[in-house]
Amino acid sequence: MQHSLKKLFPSFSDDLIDEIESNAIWQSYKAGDVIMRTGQYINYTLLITKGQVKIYREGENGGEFFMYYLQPGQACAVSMICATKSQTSQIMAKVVEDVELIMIPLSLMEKWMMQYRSWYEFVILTYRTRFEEILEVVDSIAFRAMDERLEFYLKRHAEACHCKELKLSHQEIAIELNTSREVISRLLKKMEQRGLVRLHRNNIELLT
Amino acid sequence: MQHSLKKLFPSFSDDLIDEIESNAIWQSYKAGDVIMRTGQYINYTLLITKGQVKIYREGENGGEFFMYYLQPGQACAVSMICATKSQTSQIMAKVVEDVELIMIPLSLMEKWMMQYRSWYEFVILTYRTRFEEILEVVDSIAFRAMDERLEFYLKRHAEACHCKELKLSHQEIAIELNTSREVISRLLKKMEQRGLVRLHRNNIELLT
DNA sequence: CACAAACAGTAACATTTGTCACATTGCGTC
DNA sequence: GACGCAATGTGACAAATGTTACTGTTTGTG
Repeated sequence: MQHSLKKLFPSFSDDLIDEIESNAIWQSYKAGDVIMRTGQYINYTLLITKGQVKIYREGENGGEFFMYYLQPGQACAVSMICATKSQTSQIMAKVVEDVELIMIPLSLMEKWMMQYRSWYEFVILTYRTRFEEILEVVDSIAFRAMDERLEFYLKRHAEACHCKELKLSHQEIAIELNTSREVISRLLKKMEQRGLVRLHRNNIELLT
Repeated sequence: MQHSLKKLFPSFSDDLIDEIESNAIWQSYKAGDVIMRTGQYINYTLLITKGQVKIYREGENGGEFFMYYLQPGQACAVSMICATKSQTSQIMAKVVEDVELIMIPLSLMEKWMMQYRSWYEFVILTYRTRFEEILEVVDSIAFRAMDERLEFYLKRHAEACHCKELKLSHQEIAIELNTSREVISRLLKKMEQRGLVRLHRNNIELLT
């Protein structure tokens, strides 16, 4: 297992990896599971080792606004921030593809910050990456109209699955962009006419 | 000066305050100055000791989307994150009210993280607070229409200046919400009719 | 096969927001 | 007071987005 950890987290020093090995709690989840809910108390930092997780911001009226993907080799920044003071989560994390992850208890998280430079740097890098990602999300909703937001959304999904065939229904996309299915259908149709995509049932093929 | 630092940053331990005293660089800025620009390299973490700073996200076409206020006793989370790796800023910081601040060089920032628990906790708290604040901003643009966003905006400004008289022109508000002046005028008029505000020239009086 | 359920297309219309044009008001300066 | 300028008001219209209602299509299931 150490081998795969070293592969997933190449920046970690060997002694840190040993420590993770001997202390961490492994957990697995199935596609569709909700790992973290808005308002839930967080006592662990999560490191993803396998699968895909999507992070959402929940609206008062049941909206589920998509923010970013969590991938193997990454940590949940929100879990880090919350775990530091054992506070509640402001986001919702849903499993898209069966997940395996490591749970690091709050006490170790703090200890390692002082003890392992590679852990410290990993934590800071995680903060930075997520901060930037959220700023990009802000850009997309603050400055751009729905057509561009849709393109941005599709692009990010293609990056996450490393493929050009997105298995998404118009309805799903609509929910994650907080709009209605009809709007998405309309815009996708236009994209098809512009030659950017080809539309199939439950499947959007990117041509760019 | 130590006395005022202790007041502004009550969580800091005495030895940390001594260290700040002896190492930090003091700097002051005038209203209207831009402290930090998008794309600029950051080598210092900033602690505000006096005045008010507004943080914006800049759009490609010159938009200046308002995100949050930075107040005395607070640190710029973005400067922390960037300073850690001496990377570029993704935000713009503009002085609203003459500012005095302390600049902490990158090297000290890291050293203190290991050395002073109260610094470590302050940094983590800063991350957390800003993360939450940005998430609220995402909420407001993702889930809410312009009328509610305007109310949210006015509320935050009133909190920042601790008063009910906002010295803002409709044009300024429009820029910071990335919309047009006419829209803001229209919505403010409606708010006035609903008895939420009273409108004067360059001055919006909150009645709630 | 029959049926239900999810998915997708589309037209018509309502609402919100953005844009343009121009009028009006308040305020400082000469 | 006359003038100039920035701030604001407002109506008309355009464009984007949201809503409603209905159609047809695909898929899975009994």
